[in-house]
Amino acid sequence: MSAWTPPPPGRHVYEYPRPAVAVDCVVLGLDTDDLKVLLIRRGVDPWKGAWALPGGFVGEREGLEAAARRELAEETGIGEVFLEQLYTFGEPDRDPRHRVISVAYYALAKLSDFKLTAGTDAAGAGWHPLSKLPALAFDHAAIIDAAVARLRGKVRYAPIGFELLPPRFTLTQLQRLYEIILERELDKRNFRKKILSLDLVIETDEKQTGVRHRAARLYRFDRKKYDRLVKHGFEFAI
Amino acid sequence: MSAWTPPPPGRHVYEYPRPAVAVDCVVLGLDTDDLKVLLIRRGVDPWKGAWALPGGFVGEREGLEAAARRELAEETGIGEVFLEQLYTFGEPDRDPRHRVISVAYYALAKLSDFKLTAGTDAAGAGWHPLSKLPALAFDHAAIIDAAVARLRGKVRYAPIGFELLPPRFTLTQLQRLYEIILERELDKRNFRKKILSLDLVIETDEKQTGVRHRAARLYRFDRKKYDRLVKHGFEFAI
DNA sequence: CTCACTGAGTGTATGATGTACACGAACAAG
DNA sequence: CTTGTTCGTGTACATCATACACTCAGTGAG
Repeated sequence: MSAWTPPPPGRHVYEYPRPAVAVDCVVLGLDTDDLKVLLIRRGVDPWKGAWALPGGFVGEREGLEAAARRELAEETGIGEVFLEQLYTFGEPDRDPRHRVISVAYYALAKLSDFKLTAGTDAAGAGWHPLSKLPALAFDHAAIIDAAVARLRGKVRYAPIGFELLPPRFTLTQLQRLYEIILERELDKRNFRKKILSLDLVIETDEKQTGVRHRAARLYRFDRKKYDRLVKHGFEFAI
Repeated sequence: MSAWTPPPPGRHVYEYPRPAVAVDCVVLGLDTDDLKVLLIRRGVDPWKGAWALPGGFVGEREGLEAAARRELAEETGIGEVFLEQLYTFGEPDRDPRHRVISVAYYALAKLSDFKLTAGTDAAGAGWHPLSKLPALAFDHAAIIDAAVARLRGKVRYAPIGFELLPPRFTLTQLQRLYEIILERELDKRNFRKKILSLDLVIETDEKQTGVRHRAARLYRFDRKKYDRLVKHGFEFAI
């Protein structure tokens, strides 16, 4: 046994090998007629120049969700979104250079809130339709698949679809949302009957503006009522 | 800047701090009339002597699920079970001594398969009913809560309940399983109607033995048929 | 002002599914 | 043979899902 050696300056020494831990965020947004995902261009190797999910390493004393929100803010300017842990990807070879375990999160954003203008930190960020994604770094394509699958599964029994819409929305917008996510058409009258019978959207006295046809009534989601009902065992289902 | 210093022998040196990454397994088993979870007694500090989930650190070139299965086998003797990733727990202070991020898995085991006999590696392991858990190390109580919630949610739209039963089971056993997991009583005739209409359990020509009343017919789950149906868009639901 | 266009908003009939409910027969044990 | 226990079964009713088409409101063009 050799005598104890002081750690080299600026370095971190452990008795056993440790993987690096990162977070990656799949931010989904609803556009007119498809879902889009927010990607950034990688500025560093490996995969320099490729599109990738926003993300980065977790700070020494930082929670995982906190790290995800920080990276989102830094790399895309997005704050205050619905964000939920998705899955942890940790195959030994997912990063060619060293072992990286990535805790993936998915977020739902109102596209309109995030016009990604050049000149900000988010200059290299862009919304890409799920149907034609560019080549992606690492296993990020698989992470996106997992996020979309989760959304599809969850949207039917949790009111998370509202996270993708502006605070005031028309029932037709809401129907389009479900049609896009579930990838099937829904009957207008049955959809409205169902939604209104749940009694979780409140009719406002506002109407759509800027449309070149009869303006539809705007509704809002009653989150308080939903929370109250859930406490008493109610289960949302579309 | 000082010149490069060689790493001390037997140590691992990184430029940035890295958390340790562990896996923890919530193994659930179905007993006569409740769910039980498999716990081990910790032999080392911190929390030496406390009950904890089986788990441990992830090897340098080992996948996460592989690590979970390895730890399960080493600490409890359990192999070949249904195992699925649950959630990753990474609050900075969940371990008092250093940062540990734990990727939790949950497993469903047939209790009968795992009589935990003293004298094996699993000597310190034991099944504990969820309703009266001992004090647990770290945030393991929260991990168990998450696993049970996941099971409760998933059992209704995925045929994972069968993982908790022996390969041949009676419909009454299956009904008890759902009653225990969902924590509500089900109507016998309606339950049988529902299950049989799904056409996923196959009547065998065997009967229960060793019971002191009329023996019930045994059924088995038709996994192949289920897989085939799922491919064509079928959705299981109880 | 009129017309054309687009999407808003609305009800009913039918089939499918969920729910409530009770008793006779099988078998084992004594 | 009696007792105790669980098995296995059907029907009536309520609820929910589905299929389906037209009138009207409002805008914009001419």
